[in-house]
Amino acid sequence: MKYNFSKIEKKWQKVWREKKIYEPDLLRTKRPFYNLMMFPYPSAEGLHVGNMYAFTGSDIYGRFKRMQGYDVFEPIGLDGFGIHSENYAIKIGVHPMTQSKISEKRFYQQLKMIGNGFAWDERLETYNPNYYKWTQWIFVQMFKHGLAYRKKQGVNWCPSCKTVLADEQALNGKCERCGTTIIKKDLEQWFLKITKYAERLLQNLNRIDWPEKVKIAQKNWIGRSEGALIKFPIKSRIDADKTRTKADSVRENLGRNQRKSAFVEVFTTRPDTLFGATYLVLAPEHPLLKISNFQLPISNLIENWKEVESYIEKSKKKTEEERIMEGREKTGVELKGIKAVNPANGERIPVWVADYVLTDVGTGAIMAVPGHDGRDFEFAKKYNLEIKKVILPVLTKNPVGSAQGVPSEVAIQSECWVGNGELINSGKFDGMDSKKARWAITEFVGGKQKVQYRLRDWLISRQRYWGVPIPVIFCEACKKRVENSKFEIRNSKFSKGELENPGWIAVPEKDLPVKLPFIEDFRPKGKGVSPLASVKSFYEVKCPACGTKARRETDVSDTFLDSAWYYLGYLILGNQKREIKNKKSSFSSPLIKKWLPVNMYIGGAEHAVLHLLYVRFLAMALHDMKLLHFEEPFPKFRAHGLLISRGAKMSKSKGNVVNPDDYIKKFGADALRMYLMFLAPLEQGGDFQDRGILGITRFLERIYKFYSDPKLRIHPNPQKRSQFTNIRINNFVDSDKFAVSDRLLHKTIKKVTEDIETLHYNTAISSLMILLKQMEESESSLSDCQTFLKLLAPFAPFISEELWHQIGQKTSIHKEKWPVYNPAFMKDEIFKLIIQINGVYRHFLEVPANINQREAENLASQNERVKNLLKGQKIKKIIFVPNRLINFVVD
RNA sequence: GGGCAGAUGGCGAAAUUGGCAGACGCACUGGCUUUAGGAGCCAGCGAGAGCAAUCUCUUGAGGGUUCAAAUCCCUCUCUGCCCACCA
Repeated sequence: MKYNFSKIEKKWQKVWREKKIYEPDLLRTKRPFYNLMMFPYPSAEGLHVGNMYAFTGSDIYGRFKRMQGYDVFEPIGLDGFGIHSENYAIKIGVHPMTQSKISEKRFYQQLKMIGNGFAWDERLETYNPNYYKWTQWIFVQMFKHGLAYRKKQGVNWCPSCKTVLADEQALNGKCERCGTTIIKKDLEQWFLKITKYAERLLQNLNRIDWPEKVKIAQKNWIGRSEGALIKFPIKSRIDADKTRTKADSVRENLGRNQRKSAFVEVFTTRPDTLFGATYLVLAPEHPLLKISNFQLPISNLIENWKEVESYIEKSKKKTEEERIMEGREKTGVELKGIKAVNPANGERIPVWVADYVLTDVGTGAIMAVPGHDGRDFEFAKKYNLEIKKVILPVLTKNPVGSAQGVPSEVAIQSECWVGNGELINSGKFDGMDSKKARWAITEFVGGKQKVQYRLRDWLISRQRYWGVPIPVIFCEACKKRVENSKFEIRNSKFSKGELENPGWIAVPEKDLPVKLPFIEDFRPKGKGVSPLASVKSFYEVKCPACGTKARRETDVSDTFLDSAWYYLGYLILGNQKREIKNKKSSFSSPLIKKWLPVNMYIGGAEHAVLHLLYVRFLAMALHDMKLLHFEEPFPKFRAHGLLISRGAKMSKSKGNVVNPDDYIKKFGADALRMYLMFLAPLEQGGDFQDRGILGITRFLERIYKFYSDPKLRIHPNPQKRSQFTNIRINNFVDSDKFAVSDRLLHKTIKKVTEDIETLHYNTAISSLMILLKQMEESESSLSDCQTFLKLLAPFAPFISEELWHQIGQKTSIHKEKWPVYNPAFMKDEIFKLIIQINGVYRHFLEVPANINQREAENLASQNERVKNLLKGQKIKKIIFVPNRLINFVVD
């Protein structure tokens, strides 16, 4: 009989689906286990082998848990909204709504072939109105609780995708999607207040079981730094010398209060170097430099205003990329006519504008300490500014010592020491340790301690078509009403979000979803508005609050908002019967309580700072609204490695994308699954080289041959089968001579069990290969044969199910109990004692287990070979490691 | 520039966590089988010396700790991923 995988695989796909063996009764199950993997976005090319790699990795774990007695829920869906899908639709000239249906069909077809235990009835697609109704509902909750707000800001704009991007999607000044250079554009956009959760997002990392590298990536992204806010008063020339200038007369006309409040505040993590601050630098976008600034009419005060203004204009026009491409070559212009006062020593120091200082970092202004900061040092050298040393590196007495923070000779001699040390040239703080000095100096100059985060608020507006319409409406009448009611908020019927964003009214929950209309011309226009802005029937609405004419928001939301809650989606929709009318209660439904948080989440590490941060943020926010009972949705997460092909990441441009279909057709899903898992540990990734798949094919064919070999006396007539099986049992169960050694069998059970738990599927498979070889060479009891199939089942679900039935079983192997190893069989009676001389392997002896050192010494020294080796040598010392080795140390 | 991984035969990798380096598989070589191709079976397979038993060398480079290092420590080189003028 030949192993006809395509027939077998088709057959079981059908049976499993009909019997719904992977569809737990979500309400009634006793031991829920939510096995989640990142859902795919249905890319143009269909499922590629990298997806399959990830899915299989997750599925094996799920199947293992199912066999361990859990009711495993392994859902699947499509993340089909978003720019990626839309761009593809544009490219091939098909409407995204039409294309999504085509992709969906293709994806699900492929996903059915790969042998995963998906709960098909619960599948979801983010572009279905019944799904995005909830995406909108969540946005409305965020809005009402003041976590969504509108702000005008210079944002990342991709001229090719014609939309704004989140910080996380702007890589090296280029669009993450298409690689186009990003430009800055001032637009009013919706933001979600993720920064409010910065500290908690950081702290909670300590109590979730995630790979360290993903935690570190999030930590760095959140970027907590402790420092101080310090004010530097600004003085015009008149304060420095007595010659009156035109600027001075202007300045004198300012009121007293205004004059007092003229200062620049900087954020620094190194207030201990304050005495070394020899100039200030403002970002080009700094508010002080705005002509409209009421505090200081800067254009009148600054003598070289023209030059300054042109510098500001020039740097604003620069793209992100240009700023980076210029490398470390810093430019800047001094603001002549004004000086700042160093609050530590009263010195007047120049003020510069330079674009190496960024607006959105800290306060957008820095105190420059060229003596102890590399960037300031470089700048000061170029423009001949004063460099002052205020920290003396402390030398330890032990020059070889390389303990952390101890400077090397090289570092001390270099002109810019950025480490800690002892203060000098710092007045009364001389001699103080720089770490201590941080707070002391901050206090001395009346500064404030401040914790700062790198994390920015999440910009969710997209000026595109293929996404979730942001469910808000702008009403002029309500705007006035809100602005007037500000003083009597108590009586106001407006929510927090409506008060904070005057005129913006949330779409009432009963009106959700705001459906994305089908429009012919869905292409982005590039004028900073979505294509929906030209659809009158869409945006012309009545205000839900007051009934007057109002305008609907026409931007759609970032697709990451869709994926930030999909794990909840599987439990509240999917199976339509469960859809709950009362929206408020749905997130705290019994299903949510029962199944969440997710037990095991597997996905790509590339989402470390996008999806995985947003999802945590959203859960926390919903938790605080008392809508969820947990704040960390994924207590356990594992990242699979990257599957590469021909040494490079799979990509269309390189032409090395591998489609799994051909391989499934040629070798079967079982073979492809096992091959992918055999490459390397899941968390490491691997290089797809198809020639290796033959090894697995051979293995599967040998298994098939072994189980259908007539020598095993499995009768061809199904009715007789059990009888003959019994004969098999009687024949082999007590003939130890021929049986597979219990030791090997139980060792394999242990190995496979532990390897699946740690996702080391490659070594689990190799141990199964070893066991099969032993089985082929001896004869095995039926129960041994069953055990082997069970161990194989998570990896190769089809062939194991087929053979399970061929040896007379009636129920699915995937519902069978996972074998448990018996430690009694693991004990060795005899072991190989390694004999070393001076740590070098020389010989081995087979000796009884658990012998002590004396016995081992005796046995070893009686051995002829060992005697010879030790002849004439003086034994200095003997090292004995029980059940392992004995080492004779000689001169 | 910073962070995180990693470097082991011709290739993917394994190594009980400090104890026989190279399990398992691919590729390759020889033999058997086959009309042939494919497939299968048996044997070999890190390098060097030897008929052989056996010996020497070998885990990116160099040093150290230890009876014993792929594994721990230090210095360096290279590769991949992530972040990047973050004050």
